[in-house]
Amino acid sequence: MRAMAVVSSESSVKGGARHNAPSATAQRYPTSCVACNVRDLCLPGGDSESAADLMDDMSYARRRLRRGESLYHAGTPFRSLYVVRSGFFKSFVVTEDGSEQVTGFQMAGELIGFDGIESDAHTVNVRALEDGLVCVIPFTQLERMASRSLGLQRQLHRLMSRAIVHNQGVMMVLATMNAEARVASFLLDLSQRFVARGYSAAEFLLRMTREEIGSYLGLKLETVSRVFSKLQQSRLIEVENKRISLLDAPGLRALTGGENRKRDVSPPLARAG
Amino acid sequence: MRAMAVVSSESSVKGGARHNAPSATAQRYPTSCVACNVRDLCLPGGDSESAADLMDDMSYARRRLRRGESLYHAGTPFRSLYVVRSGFFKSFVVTEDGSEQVTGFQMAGELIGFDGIESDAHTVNVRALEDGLVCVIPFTQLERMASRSLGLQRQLHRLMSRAIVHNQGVMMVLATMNAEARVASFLLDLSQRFVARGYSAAEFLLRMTREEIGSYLGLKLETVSRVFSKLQQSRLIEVENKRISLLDAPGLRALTGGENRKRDVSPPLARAG
DNA sequence: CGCAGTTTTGATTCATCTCAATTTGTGTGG
DNA sequence: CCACACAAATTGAGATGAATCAAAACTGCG
Repeated sequence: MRAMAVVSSESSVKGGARHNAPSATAQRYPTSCVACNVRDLCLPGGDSESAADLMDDMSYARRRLRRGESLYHAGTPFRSLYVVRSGFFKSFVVTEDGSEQVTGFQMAGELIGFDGIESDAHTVNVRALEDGLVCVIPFTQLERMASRSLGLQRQLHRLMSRAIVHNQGVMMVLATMNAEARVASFLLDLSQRFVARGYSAAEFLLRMTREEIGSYLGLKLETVSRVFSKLQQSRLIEVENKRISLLDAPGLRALTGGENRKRDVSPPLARAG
Repeated sequence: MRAMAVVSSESSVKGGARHNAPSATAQRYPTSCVACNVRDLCLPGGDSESAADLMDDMSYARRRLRRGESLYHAGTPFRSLYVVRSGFFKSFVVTEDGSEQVTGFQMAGELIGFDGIESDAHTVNVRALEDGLVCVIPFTQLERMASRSLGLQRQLHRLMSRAIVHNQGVMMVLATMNAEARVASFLLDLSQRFVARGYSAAEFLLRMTREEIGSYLGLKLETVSRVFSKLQQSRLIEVENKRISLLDAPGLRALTGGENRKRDVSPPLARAG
């Protein structure tokens, strides 16, 4: 029942490292998990053909979003997970006083929607920061398939675990690092995720504003801007508005770890736990 | 195959709200999920008898830990999830400079181990803050059972989702709140979790040190202590070393929300998203 | 081409960290 | 049971990194 790989003009994600270009405007919908270019990062996984076949049997829908459009809101009944095919998203909650608090950024291949499973309703809002496309995966259907394929079930659990581990990493960043280190690890995290998608590790576009970065990192936008300037002066990065070049990734890494913990320098004799 | 509810002296968790007493020293191992007193919060869930039956069929092991003992370390191969039967645990990572960063506290009925699924190895350390008992749930076995029971599978997903949502909540706390608000929401979170277990919402013992609280909240222990003192002066709580009484929970709640965001007071006209 | 949103940069303020001293609590051995 | 040592908690005084307030420069869009 599953469609064979009809050629799509969706910009290929695999292949040589390139600058991440704005998403093409003239795209056809992708066709099959088997042929999907973000499949390795998605639910079917890279290893097993059968999981991809199974997913295709679901014949799930795609949904196209324009920049600024919402995928769902806090309170929206939970029915589906979403896989980002293309585009860039942010998740956020709106506090009582009406201000947005960014909880994450999502790019191609990443799953969105885990926040809704527990209470059958989403707890965060998700909005497209640029035009994009998502695969819609009805959750009960997914669970039925997962019970038929241990591989698919495991992949789902891996991805949820990854979300947990990633969030723990963010908690660490927020709890232990000063402004400079937070921004540095943010840039390294983005870089790493771009690499995993075949983009350049050293050069990319920030799809979000300084304010959104600051919100995510628990900093004010002015502070983010200042840190960018300082990192540039230290020749660690090059900033030109939304364009970022990492000139010295090891240098950035050093900022996040050895030093620049919240102004509490290492004890005389570090010992492993 | 499953054992019937042999009476255990494990202190009953359900029932009237009581002060959370130190865990009894003379306990027998619990016997069956069907009869378990933390079952509602655990994998079998409260609703379905069948899930509890299934879990019992697993005849999983229990493991007793003394205060200070480790359940697992970062790097330990991932094989099982653990359900806290009794006791109080902390999870933490050890940074390169040898200092501990607390990532969470776990109490009865809560699952531990999700951090290990993604990479087949645990990423955090877990240690008992008091004597305790955990159920050991071999993960591949659990997955096999989950594929036979959609209810069990869903409950597993709910619990993972809950972990994700809870961590997002912590991220929010760290990113947006000042010291006072962080401590207040920490106390309210603990209180709520104690209530869910049948303990008193208003009075409980802190099983962790000020330093561990501070680590978790991204504060120094002195700051935690100062906030405790201040909240006490404001008649919101009463502190006597490890013993905490919440005198005015709504007052605490008010601290976490309406005000006391990181010194950025609400905009003129708050509007809902 | 102008206007709104975004970003940068500067001057000042303030919350939290740091350093330090003291008190209190806890477990151990005589 | 007491004394001792050590860990944990409290409190104060001063230092500092990030927030705040403010203004100017830049970007992009209609």
